[in-house]
Amino acid sequence: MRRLGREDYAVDAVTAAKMLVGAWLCRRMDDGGVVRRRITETEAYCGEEDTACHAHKGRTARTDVMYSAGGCAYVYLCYGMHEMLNVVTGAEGRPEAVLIRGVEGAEGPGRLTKFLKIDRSHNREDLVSSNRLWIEADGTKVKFTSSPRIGIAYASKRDQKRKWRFTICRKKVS
DNA sequence: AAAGTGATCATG
DNA sequence: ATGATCACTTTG
Repeated sequence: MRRLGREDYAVDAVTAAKMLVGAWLCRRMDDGGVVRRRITETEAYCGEEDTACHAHKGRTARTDVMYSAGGCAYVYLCYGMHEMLNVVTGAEGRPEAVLIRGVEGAEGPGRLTKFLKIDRSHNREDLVSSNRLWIEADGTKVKFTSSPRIGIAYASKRDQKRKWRFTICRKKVS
């Protein structure tokens, strides 16, 4: 098990999204116990030119964090009730991020944050140095499938078609 | 199928 | 200040 470092996050969001499928999302709970779950699904959001990306409309109070160097968390509230966890990637000044859409046992972007008690207090948390939220990788490669991103009807047709959603292949049950 | 919920951003 | 919109989940 190796904790991901700054250089691991210094890649474009699509590359990072593929790398993060099968990696371990780690959370130290308030009672001190560490919960580790394998990431099962991710989505890439790639810069101001990606009309599905929150940074599409430029840098604002909310999207500011996406412009920082890769490795920190971007957490925001959706529909007034769901906290969404993203991992910022790429170079400083380039707004890219990977939405974590599910971990084993808590599939769904709103479900995993609820399960791991991740909320907006984790916004801007540095996953490289934080002792309450980080990501680890074992050496193993996992298979995954690519498909269009979810819930982005507001984006251009072209961006809706991009297959920037990555889902781990379910282990075959013999 | 549709409600529920509140931050956020563009408009005035 | 007001209003539309939303990287969703649950319930019927």
